[in-house]
Amino acid sequence: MCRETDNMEKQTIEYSEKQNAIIQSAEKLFSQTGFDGTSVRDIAQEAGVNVAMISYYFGSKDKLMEAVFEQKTTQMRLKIENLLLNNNITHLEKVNILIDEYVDKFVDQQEFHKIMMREQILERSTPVAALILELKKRNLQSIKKLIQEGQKSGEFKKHIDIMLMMSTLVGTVSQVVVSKRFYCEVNHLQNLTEPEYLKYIRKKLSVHLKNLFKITLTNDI
Amino acid sequence: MCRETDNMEKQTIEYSEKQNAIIQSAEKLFSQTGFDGTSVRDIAQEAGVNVAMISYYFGSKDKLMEAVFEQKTTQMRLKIENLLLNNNITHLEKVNILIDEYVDKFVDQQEFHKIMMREQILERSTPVAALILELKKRNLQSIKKLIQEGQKSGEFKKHIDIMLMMSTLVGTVSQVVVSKRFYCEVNHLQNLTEPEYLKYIRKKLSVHLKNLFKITLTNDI
Amino acid sequence: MCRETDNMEKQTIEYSEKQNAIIQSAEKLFSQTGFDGTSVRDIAQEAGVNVAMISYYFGSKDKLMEAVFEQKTTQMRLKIENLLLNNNITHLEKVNILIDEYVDKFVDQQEFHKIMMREQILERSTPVAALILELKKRNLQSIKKLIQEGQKSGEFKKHIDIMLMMSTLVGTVSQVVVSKRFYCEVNHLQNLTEPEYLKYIRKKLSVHLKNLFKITLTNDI
Amino acid sequence: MCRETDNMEKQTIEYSEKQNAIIQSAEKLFSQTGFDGTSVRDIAQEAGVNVAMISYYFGSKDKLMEAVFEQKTTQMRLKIENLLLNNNITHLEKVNILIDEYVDKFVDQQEFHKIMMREQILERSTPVAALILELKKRNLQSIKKLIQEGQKSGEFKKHIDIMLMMSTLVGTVSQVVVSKRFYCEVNHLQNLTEPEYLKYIRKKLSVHLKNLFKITLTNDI
DNA sequence: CATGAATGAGTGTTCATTCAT
DNA sequence: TATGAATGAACACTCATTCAT
Repeated sequence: MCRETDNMEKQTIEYSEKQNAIIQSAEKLFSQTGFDGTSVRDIAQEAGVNVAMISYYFGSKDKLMEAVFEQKTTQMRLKIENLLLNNNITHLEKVNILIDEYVDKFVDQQEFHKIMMREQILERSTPVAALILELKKRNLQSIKKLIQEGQKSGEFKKHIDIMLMMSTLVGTVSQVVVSKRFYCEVNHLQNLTEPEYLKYIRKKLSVHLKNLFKITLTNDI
Repeated sequence: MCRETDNMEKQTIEYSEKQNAIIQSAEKLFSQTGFDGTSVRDIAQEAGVNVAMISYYFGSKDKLMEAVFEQKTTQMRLKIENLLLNNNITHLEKVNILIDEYVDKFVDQQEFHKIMMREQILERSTPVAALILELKKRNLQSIKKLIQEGQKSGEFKKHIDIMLMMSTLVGTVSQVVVSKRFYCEVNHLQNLTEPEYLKYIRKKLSVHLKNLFKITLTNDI
Repeated sequence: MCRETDNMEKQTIEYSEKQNAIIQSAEKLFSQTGFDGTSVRDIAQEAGVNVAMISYYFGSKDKLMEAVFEQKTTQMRLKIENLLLNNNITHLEKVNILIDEYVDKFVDQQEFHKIMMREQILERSTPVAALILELKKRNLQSIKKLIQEGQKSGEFKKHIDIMLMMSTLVGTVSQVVVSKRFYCEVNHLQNLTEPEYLKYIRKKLSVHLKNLFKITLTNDI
Repeated sequence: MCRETDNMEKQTIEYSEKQNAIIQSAEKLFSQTGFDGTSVRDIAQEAGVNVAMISYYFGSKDKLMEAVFEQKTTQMRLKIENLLLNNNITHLEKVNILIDEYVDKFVDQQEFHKIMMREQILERSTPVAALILELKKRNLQSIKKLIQEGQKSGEFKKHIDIMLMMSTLVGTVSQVVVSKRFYCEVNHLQNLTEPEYLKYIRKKLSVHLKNLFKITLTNDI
């Protein structure tokens, strides 16, 4: 465990305060207006730094994008891996924790996930696309292991298409997060404040997905 | 009903051959490289027309985007509505047809759906966003009606969150469509041709989602 | 002869008025401040056109440079070749005409020759460098032929290093052209107008070089 | 004469090791890619010093250029002057030594001479241009004196345009040095190593120019 | 004395759009 | 109706230089 933590901190590149401000601004603007729709001037202004600093620190706009992803994906991967590692609970409980983790991740870090979605849509073979693919592969491995252990213990059914279940998990959360305005209008939630809405949606998604997974994975009704 | 149809057909603007070529090219390129990543020159070249034609016909690049959406969303809405209208079958069978319709729609018209996803992610209040919102609202209404009829007939359970189910439906399909490369690599499907892959994924999604909906909507195991 | 002229005109690319204005301005500014020292904005201003026109017409700054060279070098090569082709005079007279041609060429087209000199100094392997090399090779061939014919006829000495003689011809003219200010100050010619100075220097160079070539090529004292 | 020497040595500024490294790197890069084509970062990297050092030590990029010239031109001037001063030989022999000196100077210090040529081409009134002009004037004076003494002694002809002869000397050597690639290709010398080529060209130039000067300056055939 | 961080001005180029024809 | 020519604004990026330390 300690070793893990050490590695984690070693892998994470240390950025200066300004560099972090740039990364954060980039993350925000890329999610709001897309990569091509965001100019380095916008990012610089948002971060309160000179335009030239972006090239100075990150080399290019593309490299900045990579830095944003490098940082985030590393964090995510490690979180999922640690999550599944050391719990003394049933496999279904682990699945439920995983679901809550994904829900929280998408809800809390909407901005980054929007960038990630858009990058996947574009299907271009960039370093960023490679990072996403790698992240998804490793996460799938972790979850596959969890499901297989549950199957061995008899807790889960055989013949589960883990990938489709993951698509349902990730897809449902993405869809709800992205359709915020639609969701609010239809369900008459326009009066909710942002935190209230987030709390509400988090709970809804959690219950919905846990139920979906339970009836899919186990034999219980 | 007749009135509805009439209105609908009135809404559909008639375009010249060149205009249609432009719309089609725009749809393709917007999905491949995004709105900002696509230049009007690219679109003009792809469509085999002069650059100035785009401003000439559609007024601006933004307006062209709207035209693309106007056309597509109208088509989609009509298809869903007609689908649910005249069938002499059980409500679950209607749901299954609906699922297949969504799967086919996303798989066959990936390009347009990618643009739509990206536009939703951006969350900007554009005419295009309004069109998407309107489409989703009307589709939701149609489906709500279907589910409620199924509940009245005792075929479906009470207390179904239709919106979350729709998010699962749309989200899962989107996710799979978008993660094509990931899906292929993990499932060792790299040797499949494009049509083979599409057929495969269509079937997988259809079975998976029908199963999900069945156990969610009905009391049957 | 007619065929030659036809070819010549076929080879020469036809440029629009604006394109020619750009080429001319580029030639001037490149010679005055160098390629790197000249911005496309400077060229555009000098030519009285929009900055974007340069990329629009020539693709890039580099390509503009190539266009300048393409045009000039073609003209030069053809002139030299035609010069040596059809004259009914002695070989020494031909050499003298050649000398005058070089002197005139360098004096009249100082600006372009300055660019050419600088490009040679840089020794970079650009398309422009290739054009210069090609021009020099073809000119050398023409002159070699002339000298060899003179040697066959007994008019010229054997064992003449044509290349060194050409270096002396070109080098001397270049040197004088480039050292204008030095030349004027030392010879107290500051009061001469530009045309007066050019006339003066042309005569001086012509006599000097013809003398040098005569005593080098022939056996006469 | 002593005073002269004293002044000269006073003029020579003493530079630190780092400063010399910068000057040397600047000389190299300016010759290879031109003044505008060379960035201070390139120079700093080549010299292994911090970028800011250049402004710190020399004030600006322009001032660095001046420093490069100040150093070199002083060295050159002194060499020529000393050369002509103390020899107990004929005037023609002195001229021959002078020719070899120029040939060696241009061949050995090609890089610096390329910068000098380029600066002359630009014709701008910079401190650097003034330094070059001053150098050329003083060298011309020295040589004028030599020729005039030769004329007095009857060794040389009357009516010699020293300046044109100097232009031929400097121009020919420059031309050959600059046209290295052309020279090698045409004379099939591509297989020669760099030192072999330099040796070859030095000899060629020496013989060619000494011959040219002999027949020009003296009455001998 | 020395330097990493930072900057504003400037680079070449591309953009969506307009306009004369 | 249709378009080649043209444009100003914006783009990502590099520059020589400055400054706090």
